[in-house]
Amino acid sequence: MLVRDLVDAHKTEFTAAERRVIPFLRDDSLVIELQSITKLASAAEVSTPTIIRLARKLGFDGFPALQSAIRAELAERIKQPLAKLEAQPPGDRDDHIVNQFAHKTVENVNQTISQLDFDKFDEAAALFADHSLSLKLIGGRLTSPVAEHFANHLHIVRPDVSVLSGSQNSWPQAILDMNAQTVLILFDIRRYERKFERLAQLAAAREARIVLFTDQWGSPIENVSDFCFRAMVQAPSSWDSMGALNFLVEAFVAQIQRIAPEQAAQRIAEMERLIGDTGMFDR
Amino acid sequence: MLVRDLVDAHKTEFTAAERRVIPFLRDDSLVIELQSITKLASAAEVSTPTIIRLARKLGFDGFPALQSAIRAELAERIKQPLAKLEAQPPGDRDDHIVNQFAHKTVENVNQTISQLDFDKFDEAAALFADHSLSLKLIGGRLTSPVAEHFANHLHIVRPDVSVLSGSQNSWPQAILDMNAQTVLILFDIRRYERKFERLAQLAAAREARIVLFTDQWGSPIENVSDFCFRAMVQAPSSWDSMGALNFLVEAFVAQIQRIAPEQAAQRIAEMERLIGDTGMFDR
DNA sequence: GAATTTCTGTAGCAAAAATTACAGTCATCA
DNA sequence: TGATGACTGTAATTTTTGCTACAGAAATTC
Repeated sequence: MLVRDLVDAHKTEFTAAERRVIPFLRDDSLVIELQSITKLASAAEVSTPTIIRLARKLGFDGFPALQSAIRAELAERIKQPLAKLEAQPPGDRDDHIVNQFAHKTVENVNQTISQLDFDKFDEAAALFADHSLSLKLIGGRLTSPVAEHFANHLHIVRPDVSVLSGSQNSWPQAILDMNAQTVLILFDIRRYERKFERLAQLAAAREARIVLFTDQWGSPIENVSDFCFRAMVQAPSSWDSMGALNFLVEAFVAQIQRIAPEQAAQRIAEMERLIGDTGMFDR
Repeated sequence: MLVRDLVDAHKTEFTAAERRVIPFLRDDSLVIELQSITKLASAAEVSTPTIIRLARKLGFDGFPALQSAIRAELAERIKQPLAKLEAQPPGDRDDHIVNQFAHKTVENVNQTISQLDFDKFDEAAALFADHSLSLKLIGGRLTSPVAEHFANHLHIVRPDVSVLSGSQNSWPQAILDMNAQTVLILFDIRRYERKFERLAQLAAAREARIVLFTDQWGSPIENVSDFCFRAMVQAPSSWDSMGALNFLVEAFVAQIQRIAPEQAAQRIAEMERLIGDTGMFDR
């Protein structure tokens, strides 16, 4: 019986700390590098006794027994004909949709970066990091989760972030409030949404800054936007992948945090305190 | 420089006893099993000082240094990332946050796949593709956009998909409607949300199937879930990246579409018709 | 064949790893 | 609100490892 199977068999018995160790037992490359219980403990961010308790739960005598069991398995697999050093369990499927999708995702990120203007990126990040500005985000049918994701994270590091509703009813008021201190962040990939074009025009007329996230083909809004970032969205399925868009958004948040680390850290700490200490929010 | 090459470079300097040790350094499967200098010594039928002298001859500080060098090489070889990021043209701001983030994102996807159980993936996809089941999704503070993204796409290819509200007010009714034909899809990364644990337990009591998407550490819900998929969420910033989670979700949708292509295609065509022809929805 | 050099293992010691016992923390339940 | 029980880390203890010093063995040279 393989250690991996032992883990599966006992998975209901693990405690929180023990669960943190599991990935290190499953990933071959990690197994090799972690020679001692001490190293494993610090890598998994638990104490050494926790690991011993886990080993016992799996039926081993102690850590060395667990370790050599894992090593023996790995050695056995590697012994097999050189054909596949890749230690995947039997039936490693190169053609599985997951693998195909992974390749495409990485390619998308690659191409997105190669098209990216780093200076514009930094400029836009500075805009997002400016607390005197008010950020308004909106996304389309497929992109609204990305917009919300961005808004979530922006809101962690800075104030005055809001998501415009997808329904047009609330737009008039929102547009009314726009001025030179407003940054409108639009996500628009194909089928580009006409209504966003109108929204962008109205916002531009009120001197709001407009930042557009779009796909490789470029939304018509590009013409009225101050910044435009294009992400590759190809996927081996009949619609588009948000992977690269998501990537861009997260990179922006990281950059914003980098611009003003102490400010962001303080805000995060305060938020943690609110969530943790007060116990007010879902605990 | 690889240990193997070091050995070749020094091969004229070895003594008889030292030569007996060499095979154990070259054979991968032997390397793995030999954890301590003592074991290696007795396997090669030499004494421990001989091994230390050999290690020094090769330029290492002592046995542990030699050992970890060999391990690092082996780990590197076994890793064999599925997809690699293209090398940026030199001098092209390698240290820019975007590039750092890209590397981490790709690593996350690779590691997520290496831990993924493809059979479980296929099984879960079949569950999602089953139109006789009702899918209910919910995500936490950071993951709710991912949940919504998944719901969006699921809804494109199949009926009966809904997102549970984040506020607990609406849960009682939702739980009441759960039965063996319900699939509850939970997104829970750390700080794991206690309320989700309770929700999962109640759902399980009503015989709903539970599919969990979590991070590398594993949410406590793992214990009550029928399927559990872990994504790596490390990012070069003070919070986590949803990149790999997003990737998993999109791969699932692609697989679902693959299971029943004509069904999905028909649904998509019909939806396109609604959006396009009627001009009823925001154009 | 004796002296010298080189090689190799034994024994003891210091350092680190593995283990145990215990105590603090946290959540749960009456 | 306080008692109970489960979980997890700290600190002390035991075991193992890695290393040094030294001495016996083998080979080489004169």
